[in-house]
Amino acid sequence: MEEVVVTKEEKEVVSKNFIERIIEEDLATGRFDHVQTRFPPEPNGYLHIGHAKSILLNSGLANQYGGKFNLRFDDTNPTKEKIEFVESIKKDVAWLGADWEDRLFFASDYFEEMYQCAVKLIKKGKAFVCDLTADEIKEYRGTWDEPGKESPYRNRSVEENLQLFEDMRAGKFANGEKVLRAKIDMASSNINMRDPVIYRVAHMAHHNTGDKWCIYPMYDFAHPIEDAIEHITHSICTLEFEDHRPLYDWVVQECEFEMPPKQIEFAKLYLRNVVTGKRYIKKLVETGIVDGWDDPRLVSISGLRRRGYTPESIKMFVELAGVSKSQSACDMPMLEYCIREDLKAKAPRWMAIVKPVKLIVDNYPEGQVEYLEVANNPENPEMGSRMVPFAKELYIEQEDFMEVPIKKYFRMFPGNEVRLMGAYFVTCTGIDKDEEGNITAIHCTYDPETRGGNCVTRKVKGTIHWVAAPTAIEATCRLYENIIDEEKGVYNEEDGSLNLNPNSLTTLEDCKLEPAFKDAKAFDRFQFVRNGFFCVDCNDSTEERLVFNRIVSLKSSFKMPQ
RNA sequence: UGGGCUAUCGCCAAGCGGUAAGGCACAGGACUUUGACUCCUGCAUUCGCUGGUUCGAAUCCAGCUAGCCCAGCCA
Repeated sequence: MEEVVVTKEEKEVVSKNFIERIIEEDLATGRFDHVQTRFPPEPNGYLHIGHAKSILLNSGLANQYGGKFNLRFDDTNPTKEKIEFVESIKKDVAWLGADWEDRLFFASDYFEEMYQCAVKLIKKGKAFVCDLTADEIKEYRGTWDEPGKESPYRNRSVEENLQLFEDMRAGKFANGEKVLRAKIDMASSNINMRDPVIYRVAHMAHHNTGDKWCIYPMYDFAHPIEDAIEHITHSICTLEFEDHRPLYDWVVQECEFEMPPKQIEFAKLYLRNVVTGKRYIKKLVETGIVDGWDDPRLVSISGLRRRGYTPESIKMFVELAGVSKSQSACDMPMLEYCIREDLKAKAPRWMAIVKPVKLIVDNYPEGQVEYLEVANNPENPEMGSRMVPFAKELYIEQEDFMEVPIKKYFRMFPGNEVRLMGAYFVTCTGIDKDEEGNITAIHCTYDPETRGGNCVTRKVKGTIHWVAAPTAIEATCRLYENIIDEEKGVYNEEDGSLNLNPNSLTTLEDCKLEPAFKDAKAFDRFQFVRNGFFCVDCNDSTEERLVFNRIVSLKSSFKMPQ
């Protein structure tokens, strides 16, 4: 018998996530004849990395199965929503590459259909107008281990319910005076099924419908209808809605939609030690610790964009994290791996010195400036090269010099020879100090034979970065650290206290940049984010990402002792 | 306390009755004009626990245990 050999690669390709399995089965059994997905955010805040998973998952699945993807704003509660958020969400979704084409929808555009669905339920005896107060409804609802009690208004006649519901719409009742409830089962072990409220009165202008409505449908009633109207096949949402699925199914069934959509739940994507809570971020914004929802230290989509993350890197991260139903949180290094992976071949790598110390090449001619050709990206020759000026006086990173080297240190120290990247081999000959003993300059000699950093006769262990002093661009950069939420108590939800030391988050550094930086589109907003690998404050239109060479080496296996 | 869901390496995650993929992280080594990158090597005799069925169980059954979600006129 012949053995069937399955290679590792083949095995990997075969692997599908549970949602793909469901979709394929639905297609195979004829449950659906197409695939239609959607991303349905409520416009009540900014999108963060967690939303990216939902966006990319939904649009990716549609793409994968030849279906369509819709962007729909689930704007059924005007008390929380703002037009400002719909704009930022549209921008972020588009930036991530999820294409809704001409299918941009608003749940509020379906208010009339929803109203008709409610009327239908009333006519079927499946819904009733209830006069109980919010507190009473809560009381009647029962608890986890005791069944609820039926509302005294539960058995109103269809005619009365129809009239009352019409009056609700006509604005004859004040907020909270009456609600429309689905008539299901007050004894259900699933509390969502205990005659849930499906319409409430809210006399408030809506960002899309203005004053046209004063009654608004609840999520549990509206969402399935929105999906059904758009012929959504797979309504993919997060785990906390699992308990709502029976109600979702009840609504599409009682409203008699054909080919009703199917709700599928997956686990949210969390990142460890980062802050995503709206209240926490709001606090950071209010206290001025961050300069907005798009601060590069945040993991909002706009923050990541400004920090230099690419849509491709976020997509890679989401795919790497996978889709499952187990609650999980990924480590930040996984996200960082993705941006390094994406940028390493497509971003130019220029030299910059963040904490400069002067390096004087004693045997280099005074006043001479020569231009050396340096590859923009050694891993990608297509990125070309640039001419970098070299002179007698240079700046190097303070960290690249040790007066008394620790063991296995192979950067610059007295007597040691290192390579200035793309330039020459230099040997450290001495240092200048001020009265207080601080190093003011380092002296060295260069070997003209090693121009371009090439030498066949000997090798050096260390290669360091440099910037020529006469042509250096002086800049003050902001060095950012991730805002982490490592220990409990950094933000106390209860009393709202925030125990962050602002100084630990951002530092201002006097940096020296090579002239190439003048060409950077984002130069006017120049900032560095230390954690990771790249470091430009990319504004929204910046397609270009720069890799700051020094940051590359910060991702180093070499650990400086204490 | 009732219901729903989940449990495979430090972190994600495949696996779907035939004898534990892969990635991140980490640790060694090679290479190197970025201590990066790249390349090798190592990293679960075991799948929350306990029993059962079976020639064979992470996969099936039973019983436990732990974690997450649910009692908005929020989504």
